[in-house]
Amino acid sequence: MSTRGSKQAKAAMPDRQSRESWLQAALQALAKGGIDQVRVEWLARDLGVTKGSFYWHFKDRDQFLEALLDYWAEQSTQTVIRNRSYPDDPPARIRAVAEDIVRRDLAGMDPHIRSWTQYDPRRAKVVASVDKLRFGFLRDLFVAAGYPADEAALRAQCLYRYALGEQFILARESKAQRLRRMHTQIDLLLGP
Amino acid sequence: MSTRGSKQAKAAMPDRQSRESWLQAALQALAKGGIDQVRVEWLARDLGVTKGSFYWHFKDRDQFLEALLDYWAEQSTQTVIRNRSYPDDPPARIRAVAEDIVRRDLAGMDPHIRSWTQYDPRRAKVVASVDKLRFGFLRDLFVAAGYPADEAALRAQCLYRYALGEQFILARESKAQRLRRMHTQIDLLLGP
DNA sequence: GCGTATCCATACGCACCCGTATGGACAATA
DNA sequence: TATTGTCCATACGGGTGCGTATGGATACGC
Repeated sequence: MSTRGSKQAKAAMPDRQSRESWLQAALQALAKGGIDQVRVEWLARDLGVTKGSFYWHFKDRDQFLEALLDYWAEQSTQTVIRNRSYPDDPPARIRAVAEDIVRRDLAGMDPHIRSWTQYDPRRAKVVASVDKLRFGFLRDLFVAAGYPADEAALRAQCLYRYALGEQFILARESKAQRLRRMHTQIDLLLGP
Repeated sequence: MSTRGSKQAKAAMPDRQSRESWLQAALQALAKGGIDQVRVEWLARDLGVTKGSFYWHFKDRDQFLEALLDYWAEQSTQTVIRNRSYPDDPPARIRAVAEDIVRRDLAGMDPHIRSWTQYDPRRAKVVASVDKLRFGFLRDLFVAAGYPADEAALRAQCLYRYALGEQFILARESKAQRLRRMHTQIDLLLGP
């Protein structure tokens, strides 16, 4: 973005990139087709620059991917933290958070992230910490709703797994349908 | 496997491969690290042969990957069909099927499959058909358990999403814990 | 205006993997 | 033994993406 200038216009500043703009582009590429779509030269083309920029900002592709995973973790954490400002009574907050998960911008990212990191212990650790944080947030909501600790944990894990699985269903379904079913799920979890 | 002979032993038959042995090896590689681990020459090394074999059995890598997806779909379908022989009353069958999903050999494959196929319409169609079949099976069980059609569908979708999400959690959890929580989930779905 | 720092373009070598071309090893049949 | 069919080894060409080396361009301090 910024002042998108043509390559040889006398205008000004032909698009300088930052570390974050590279990471952002990589995240988009990752969301579009998995980790093997994250190629240095492809990102460069997307950004309208050359590899020269990349190798100035980053040591190599490995280090870049490491930074990318951290970047994703941070974004995902941000989403949760943003939800921390949701008010109202606990059941309503649970619904709001769940809806946010369905609607969120990072939708569809999880399959790629988990396919990528599943069998790399170091990377899996990062994903696990994100899971832990998001789950902990849900669990606290159930605790606030009046369930004892272990009951709250169980129900939170149910909901979290449901929300995760939701992203992997490729069925042509409207968001309204998804939300309705998720509400059904939540009603069950808030029941007995 | 078969008679694993050294390259120049006078023994016999230095490991002839079939289409299926290639597909099987590819499935293992896919489960281990995603679709970009499925490389012709790597599989050849795993099988103890050279590319020559591959290009005799398959036209090229694309056609092979297509066959691989079909192969996976067939395997996944087999799992469901095998479950069709589960007897007893519907609730017990639901539990048995769910346990089978947790224990099954194809565990951990779904993230890679879905990361790979998500944005390729033709391939996504194959995955969607597998989802449809597995979901249909679950739904029928809920119908058999006495729920009206739409209620059964909702509950089956809840359970299916839960089971899917379960595979993506990297937490160090014992199978006993997973099963216990899944039973909790099922008890909720079999409730009101 | 000169030096310095920041950021990128260009060009190159290199490794890897795909696909093909060609011939050889082995089995089965006659 | 000759023949045919099946399956694989070897060698090669070519494309693609990674990393490096080097210099150019712009902004900023003085």
